[in-house]
Amino acid sequence: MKPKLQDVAKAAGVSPTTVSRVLNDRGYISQETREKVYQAMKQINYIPNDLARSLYNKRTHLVGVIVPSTSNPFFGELVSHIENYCNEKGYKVLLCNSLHEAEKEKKYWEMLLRNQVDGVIVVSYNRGLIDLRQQLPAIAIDHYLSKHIQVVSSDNFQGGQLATQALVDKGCQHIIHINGVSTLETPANDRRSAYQQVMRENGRTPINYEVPDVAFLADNMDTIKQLFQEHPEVDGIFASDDMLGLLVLQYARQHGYRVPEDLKIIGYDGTELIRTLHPELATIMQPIAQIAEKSVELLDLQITNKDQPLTAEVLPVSLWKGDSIR
Amino acid sequence: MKPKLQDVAKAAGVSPTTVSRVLNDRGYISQETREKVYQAMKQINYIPNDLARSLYNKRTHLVGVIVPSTSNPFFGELVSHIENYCNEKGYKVLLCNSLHEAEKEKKYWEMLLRNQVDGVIVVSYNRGLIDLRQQLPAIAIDHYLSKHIQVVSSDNFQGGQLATQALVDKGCQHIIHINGVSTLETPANDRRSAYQQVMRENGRTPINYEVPDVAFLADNMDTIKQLFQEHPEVDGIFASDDMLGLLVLQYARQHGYRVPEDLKIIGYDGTELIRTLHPELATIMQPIAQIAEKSVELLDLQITNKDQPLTAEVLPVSLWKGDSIR
DNA sequence: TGCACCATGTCAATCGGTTGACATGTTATT
DNA sequence: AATAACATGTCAACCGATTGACATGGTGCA
Repeated sequence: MKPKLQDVAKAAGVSPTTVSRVLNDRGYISQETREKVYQAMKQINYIPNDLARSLYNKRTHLVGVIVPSTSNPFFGELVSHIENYCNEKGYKVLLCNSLHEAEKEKKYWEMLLRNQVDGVIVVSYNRGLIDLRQQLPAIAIDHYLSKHIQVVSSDNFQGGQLATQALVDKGCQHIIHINGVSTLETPANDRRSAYQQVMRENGRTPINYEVPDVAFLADNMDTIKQLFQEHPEVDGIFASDDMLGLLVLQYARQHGYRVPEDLKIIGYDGTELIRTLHPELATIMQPIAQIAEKSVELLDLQITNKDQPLTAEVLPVSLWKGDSIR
Repeated sequence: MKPKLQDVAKAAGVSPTTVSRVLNDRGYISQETREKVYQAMKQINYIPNDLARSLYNKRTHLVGVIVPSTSNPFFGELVSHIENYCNEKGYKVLLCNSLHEAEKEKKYWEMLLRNQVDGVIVVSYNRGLIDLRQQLPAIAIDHYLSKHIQVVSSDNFQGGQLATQALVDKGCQHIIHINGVSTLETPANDRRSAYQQVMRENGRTPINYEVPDVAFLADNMDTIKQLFQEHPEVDGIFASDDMLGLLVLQYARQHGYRVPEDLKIIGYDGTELIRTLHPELATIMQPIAQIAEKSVELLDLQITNKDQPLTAEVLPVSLWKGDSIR
């Protein structure tokens, strides 16, 4: 059987209370006893049971993190940063891949509640899922979920403006925007709005393509093909994420478009991965590490300070001037 | 205060034992009572406390997953699949990004033990970290850690052979291999051994470049530059992962090498992401989903059946014939 | 000498749920 | 009418640690 606190006490020749005092650094303990206890713990290979501790303390130091999928490099990087910051602050991460499925996400929320997580960081595009009766500390990344949930995001509208304006400034006449499913309330919607606004401000007609929610990234190529067939005059494309942008680049190269001479392309997200593998792809960089840091920081504040005012944090984005828009 | 089982009992007008019986589906319960209890739970918004349950049952349904970092698309995809399969089997994932740091990994192991995880799935290149006195169910992916820990991997030696042989078959005369730090006992070592063997079998001298462990992917470019300067005759490169392969491709294009005419390149891993964004890059595909599935399956077996024999699972890899070796 | 502080122990309650033992009563079944 | 199965309740122990209340001595200092 696993050794427990009692066993440590026995091995060290002290009372269980004393062991607990050493463990939690409370009350008076002589250096001598402290060492005796640590010795005993090492000797019998004792490992405290955090379940029992948490049960009593009503504090698990667990944080639930819900994202669509770590397969997507944006979320992979985001989660990696979140986990790092959590670790720094002593939190452990329960990972949930919702795969954009509302049903799954709902089950994850319940699971997290059953597990008594201290808080949740969620990237969700399904509003109205969360039962507001429970006042669990939570941060929504990049999307407004309800007035009880604090939002951390980058400035998607600004990003959309930056991207579109960059294409306009470079002299593109026929700029088209591609984005994901618009029925989901994703931040991409703000990017699209910004695109439309900038287009109108410049006397252009916004044209929009929407890729369906596909199982395989590669299937998005169909939509791209369609775009080029229906709009051979296109000379600027703003894709709402880098993967789409790269697929466009791929298509363009295969079909004899010179980039950036014939066609300029700008993506969105600017993960380290894509920026490294494709420095030529212009993109809007989201401050991924900062989003993660801010989220963890604010969540921690919510957890430790009750009645924290819920301010919305909007972090600035920046333009990565790749060759695809030169 | 959060409602507890007692409160449900009160609300439903039954005894706590009855509620517990309903919850755990034990003993005799009439349909009527069952519904009354469920009603009460919904009404007072009751959520069972899994800490308390787990404490008594000595079963948390938690699985620790340790990987270097989900920022890397290979691990991002792997983790995503692992999490999915875990979810199917009722396990929850505690995510740990070890960042290749032995010290961090050690702390994570301890953390997982404190949290009473049912088992661990680990991608670790640091042998000898785990204290073998504790017999925790565990699976090591792609690396032998100790004789008490079951290994699931793809056939790295075969992968190395396939890759090198492909380059040889396509007529490359000067094939060079690039891989990561060899002081870490990574599976890349097997790939390198296979490369060396195939080279010798074909009467060639293996040449090896090693990229240091860098903070930024882009820094690997220095090593690549060096390789080309020292070996301008190179006409075939086997990179031990796709990101390195793509950096080589990037360098080659920038420096006027025609791929595959002047230089053939093959990578390793074959994540869905890279295969989609770079179908032209030949690579060795690891069966990521299968590795994940097998790992979860075997871990579950270890957890439920004590004294499971520990067989090593080696899954086959396959060649993705991209244009970079045509 | 007396008081404050240090060091440790005993004991029981608590966190929230689970379970076995046992009692009591109601329905079916034969 | 006897027996078995069904339905529910009471009670206490338990999972492993934490904590407050209280007791007992020792040491240092005013």
